[in-house]
Amino acid sequence: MKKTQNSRSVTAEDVAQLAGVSRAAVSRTFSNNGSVAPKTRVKIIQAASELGYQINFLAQGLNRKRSQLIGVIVARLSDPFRSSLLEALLSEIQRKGYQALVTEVQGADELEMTIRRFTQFRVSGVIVTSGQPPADLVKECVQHNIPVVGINRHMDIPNVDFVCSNNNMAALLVSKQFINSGCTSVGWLNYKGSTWSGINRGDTFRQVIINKNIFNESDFLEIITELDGYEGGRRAAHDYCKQIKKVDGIYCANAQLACGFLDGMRENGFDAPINFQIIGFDNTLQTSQYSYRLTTIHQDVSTTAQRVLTCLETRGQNPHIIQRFEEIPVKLIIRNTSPHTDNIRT
Amino acid sequence: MKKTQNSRSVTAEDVAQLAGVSRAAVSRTFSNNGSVAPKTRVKIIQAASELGYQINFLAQGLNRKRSQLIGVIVARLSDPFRSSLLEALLSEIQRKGYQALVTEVQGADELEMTIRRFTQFRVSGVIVTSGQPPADLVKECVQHNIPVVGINRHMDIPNVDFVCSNNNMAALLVSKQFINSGCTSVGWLNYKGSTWSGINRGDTFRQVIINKNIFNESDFLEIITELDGYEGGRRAAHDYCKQIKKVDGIYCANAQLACGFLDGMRENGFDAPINFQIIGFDNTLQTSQYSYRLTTIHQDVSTTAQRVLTCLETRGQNPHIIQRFEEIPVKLIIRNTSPHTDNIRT
DNA sequence: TTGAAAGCGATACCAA
DNA sequence: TTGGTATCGCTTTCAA
Repeated sequence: MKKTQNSRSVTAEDVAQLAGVSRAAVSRTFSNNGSVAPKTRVKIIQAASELGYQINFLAQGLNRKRSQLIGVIVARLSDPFRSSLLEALLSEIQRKGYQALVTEVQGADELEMTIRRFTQFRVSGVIVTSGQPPADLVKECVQHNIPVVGINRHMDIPNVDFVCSNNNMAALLVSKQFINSGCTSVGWLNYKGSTWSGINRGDTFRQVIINKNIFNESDFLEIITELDGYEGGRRAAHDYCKQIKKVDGIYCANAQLACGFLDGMRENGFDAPINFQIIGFDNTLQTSQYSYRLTTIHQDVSTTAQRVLTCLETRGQNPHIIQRFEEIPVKLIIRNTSPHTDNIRT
Repeated sequence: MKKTQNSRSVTAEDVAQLAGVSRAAVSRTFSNNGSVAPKTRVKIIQAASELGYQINFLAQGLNRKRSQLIGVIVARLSDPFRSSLLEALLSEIQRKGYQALVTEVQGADELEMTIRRFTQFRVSGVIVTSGQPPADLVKECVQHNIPVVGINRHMDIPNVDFVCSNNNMAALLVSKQFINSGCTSVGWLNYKGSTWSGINRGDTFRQVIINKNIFNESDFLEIITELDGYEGGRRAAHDYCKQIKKVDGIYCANAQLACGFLDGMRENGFDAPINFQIIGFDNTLQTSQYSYRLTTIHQDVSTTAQRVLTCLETRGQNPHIIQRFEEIPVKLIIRNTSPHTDNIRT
């Protein structure tokens, strides 16, 4: 480990000199591109490790017009599901040899700024887990040949792929579970200004329940809270307790709402599964804990992440393939807030 | 918005041409560096927006030998505290105009790879929230003049700063609370192979409790679980219930352990604050929920994040300042698992 | 298989 | 205040 100078970093040129070859050869060995004789290859590798050479990714990316960066747009990581999704994405991104650039956004305008910045880093792809990518921005990405994929959302933007948990399958599983366990009326809990997937989960549930004539309109209750999250669910429960119309089973758009609703009911002296049934979404760690043991739909974040990366890579190679909408199967995890029937148990 | 070519991106040269100036002038206007006449400045800005020009950060970073990237090393984001810390860091990083590069690591060797990769992107700083930076790697960072700062840990590595919640203050607050509420024996719950801060919290607590002769050694119980997290805490409670030695108040290294322990006790028919008291650490959202309402030490993630960025920036300007160890004040949030005394309430 | 050389796109120094 | 130019470090033809 010797240094030519103190603060100058080791370049391919330095390695080339020590190995007695041209810097082109060095580039070839490290990028596994052109051909290089086994013997010189060894010499170069040796020289490189002696000097502690490492590729400058900025220079590499500049030249290739593409970095090994992947931009990830997230929001509200305080929601355990969202952080577990990010965790899965990170692990997949790293496994494939990329490096994640992550940005948390609040509003739609920030999303725009962010995507723009991603393109300035010449990322190999953009993953959107929050908000909807503005059509014209996506166009910019396409111009730079940067693939974009959205998770748990779906819009008709050409050239953008979407990977989404199968909400229809979830609705089917949930309604089946409610029916099998004797419910004669059901409810849907979501918050005002919900995400695309929240709304979609509600729509598919309603479709299954009402359009298929399983229940009447009057046996279906829709609760839309002002607030999101635990507190939203909790308040919804307090309001619910004050009103007359009650239902046997409640399906919630996400885990936070479900836990909050359950706790709110408990504060009023009601509990599941004694007084009602409740099924959540997400299957976050928290929902499995003793104090909740929530029956819930499980989203498979790791296959979601894998599919996302696959979409990114395939579209990276061929930008003109048609838009894809991949649905990831979900599972129903039956715990304590809904009785065991013939469904899968955990 | 016109395009000279279809897929080539707009460069400073293009802008210069359209504005009828040199590309040096363009660079000056956008990097706010050298001087440029107001009139030409306007011309350039106009030309730039007409073409949709955006700086190529790869080229910029290559030239400046420094990107506006900041590397963040995280682990186990499934722990709500860790994800809230990341959230705070992201928000601060973005607020200061940087862009976060985040990597999740499992073991020490991955940490090494990761830091190395960060340097290859010529990051402006590295934030370590997990694991301890190997000394020789840090040396590499120093050579590249990349500042490194660790959160909630402390080692004696020259040139690396640390920002940490004030564990001593926490121990003081907790012991005071236990004493004021009549405890005559106390316990400490942590897991085997805990992080630096976990161990440090235990040590300071023991020091306050025993070394200051508040309690005898025999009135102090140390519970070290095999597993971390909720499940670790839960099992610890089950074991605890089987043993004879009992204590009045239990202080936990983190929120997950605390919730698990509390639930485990409940499974055995005991609850706080009736049968015992319990105080957690972290103040994650979950601990505030109705099912837990855990009395807990609150860590201030946002000032932590601010301090971290400050450390990064100051050391970026002057790499030779002495090592800093900043302690962030904590608060005791009294909820339900420990009675209200004269302390602050929430 | 190898090396020379022309970029990639921006910055910064220096002379005008 | 400006523009010319060397430079940052790597990749990639193109000849040899």
